[in-house]
Amino acid sequence: MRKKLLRNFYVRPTLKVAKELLGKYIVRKIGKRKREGKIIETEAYIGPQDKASHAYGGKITPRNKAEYLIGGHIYIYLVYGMYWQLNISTFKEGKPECVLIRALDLGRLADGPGKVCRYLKLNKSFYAEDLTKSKRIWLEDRGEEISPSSILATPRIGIDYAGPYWSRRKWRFVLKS
DNA sequence: GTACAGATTGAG
DNA sequence: TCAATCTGTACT
Repeated sequence: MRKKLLRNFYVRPTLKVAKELLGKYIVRKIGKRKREGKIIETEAYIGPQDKASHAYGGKITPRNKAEYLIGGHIYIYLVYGMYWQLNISTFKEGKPECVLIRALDLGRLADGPGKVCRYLKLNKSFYAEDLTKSKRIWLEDRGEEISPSSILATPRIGIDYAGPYWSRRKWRFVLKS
């Protein structure tokens, strides 16, 4: 069973999408070759109230504007001057909510958000790409059942600057192996 | 215009 | 433990 994820999957509350992305496959077509992997770690960012979000306070910049797109678009940006971070916009148009893809089930090849993008060869050219329409990247449901008991919820990584309230929200989701 | 820190990673 | 190095923001 291979079913491409469509708009109705992404246009839902972000925490729900972040959890359900676990166990889904991301497929990246590079020429005639494909690179793909199962998503095993995600994080939810829910602006404008979320102090850890780039859209905190309703802020809009050239970098973060893709966060405001309707669910199913790619929000990709560079951190620390060298690592791309793959996010998927969620919920409705105008709502700056997204899910960060932190790891794929590929061992050390993709065990961090920067490495996911390096493996999938993603960069600024994918900015605002529509995952429901793109011919070079999309997500698939391959019928793998994920039980709630196999999902671990933990605080998000690397956002201590957002203060204890937001950095302690358990909005990071990991698929137990 | 300058200064500074960040949703990270890999080397020492 | 620390440096790499682009982008946005808060200053002068």
